[in-house]
Amino acid sequence: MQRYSQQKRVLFAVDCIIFGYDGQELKLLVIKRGFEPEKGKWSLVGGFIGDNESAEGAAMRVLKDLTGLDGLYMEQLHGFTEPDRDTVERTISIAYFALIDIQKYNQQINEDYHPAWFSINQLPELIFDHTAIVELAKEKLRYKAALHPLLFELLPDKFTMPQLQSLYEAVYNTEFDKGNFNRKLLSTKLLLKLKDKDKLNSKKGAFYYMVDTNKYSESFNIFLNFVPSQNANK
Amino acid sequence: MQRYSQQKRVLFAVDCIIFGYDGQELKLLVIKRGFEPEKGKWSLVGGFIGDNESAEGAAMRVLKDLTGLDGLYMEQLHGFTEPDRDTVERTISIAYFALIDIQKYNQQINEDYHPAWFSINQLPELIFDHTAIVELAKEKLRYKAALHPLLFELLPDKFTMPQLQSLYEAVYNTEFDKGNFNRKLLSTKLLLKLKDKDKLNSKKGAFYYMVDTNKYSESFNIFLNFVPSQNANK
DNA sequence: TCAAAAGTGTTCACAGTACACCCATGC
DNA sequence: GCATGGGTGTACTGTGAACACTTTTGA
Repeated sequence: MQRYSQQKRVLFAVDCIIFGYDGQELKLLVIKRGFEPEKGKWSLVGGFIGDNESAEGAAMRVLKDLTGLDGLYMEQLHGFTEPDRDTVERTISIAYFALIDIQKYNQQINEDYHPAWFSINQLPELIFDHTAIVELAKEKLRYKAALHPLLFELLPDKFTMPQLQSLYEAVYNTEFDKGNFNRKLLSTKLLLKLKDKDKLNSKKGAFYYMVDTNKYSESFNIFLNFVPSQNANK
Repeated sequence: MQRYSQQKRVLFAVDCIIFGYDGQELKLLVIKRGFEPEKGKWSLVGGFIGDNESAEGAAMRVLKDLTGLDGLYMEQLHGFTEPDRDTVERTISIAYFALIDIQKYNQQINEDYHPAWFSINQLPELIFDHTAIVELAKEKLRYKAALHPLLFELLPDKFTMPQLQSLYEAVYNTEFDKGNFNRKLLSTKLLLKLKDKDKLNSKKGAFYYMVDTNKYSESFNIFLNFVPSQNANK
């Protein structure tokens, strides 16, 4: 191991991959970059880390700045460190992905950044290595959402089973049997059935559900069936 | 997003969490830190990143330096970025975890670092936030090994089913039924049965197996049963 | 011949799947 | 009343778990 060294200056940034769902497609929020180089091109939202904040803190700050929203679901994705990934000066970036309710977002949006939603299947060209970052984020989202109850974060507080099913179908680009889907999701005991129905999308109407936040954290691993024994260490 | 800025200097390092298995217990390789501060205390192996290398590159270099081994299983764990995690100067670290065959290691070891193996259940005090890093690495290893054929990397090229089972039992701190364990592992089609037996650990002897490297990469997700449909996007 | 560990066979319960069917409502 | 989408019932299949049983060999 080297001593504390005369390391050449390395800038340290964060980037956020922000997913949303509009009822049809999985979407990604990007902004028009406001400074050189690559000014005017599409880019992930990001920022340099402050002297007294962690990367998590910086990512939350950046997210709040753009969306106006606090307390979003967010997790560290990966650190990107190739020496030449930024064309100006060496910059490493830790990427975070976030899930937001697109409706809530639309009420709070910060237009200064010229943000736009793109379908995950039709992304524009992004600067630097951001396209690769987004690819990794898509993979991780699919991976993780198959094992944990995550996708709720993309929906409004109240949602119907058909809505939830459409979301899963969009994320996995496949179709599910509604009966089996219902039972599987209900078997998690994570959903609270409400009294009222959404009547917009069908004549019969579909009951609203909401996530039982009491059970949410303790059931985060509920989709898992890892190791046979109960006393497996999670 | 800020402009390219006069960010205060941030050092950029990597740390490696190196797991091994001695036939009994899961072990962690640590070194005696060779410079101030905290000189002489136990620490993860690490190093500062070079001007022209990525974090992956730095981690591989550090691993090679210590173990003499190339091509180890290694993956990025997490970036640790708390402003005060290093007491001297702000240093962010991207942690990598690696799996090595403890026998191969013992032939190549670089004693300059004063390395030592500790049982994962009886770790000494580590510098800075390294204890927390190791905790996260343990969790991730358990998580990932439950879903992917990973733990083979901790064994010699030739191993027996009972050895493999013991390894899983050590990692998950539980016991498995040997019949079910055998069938489950064989059902992956990932193992090649060899003609010779290990006669050291039993009278009857246990057949050696080795990983079918042709199938290994394509079957990396074989433990998964994510999404019902075949056309689910992985 | 007996003990010890490797390895196989068998049963059972249950979860996942496919698909038929019933329900509520607007037109 | 009928088309539409929501929701339930059910039969079938395969997997995982438990555990009894057979095999091999050294002492």
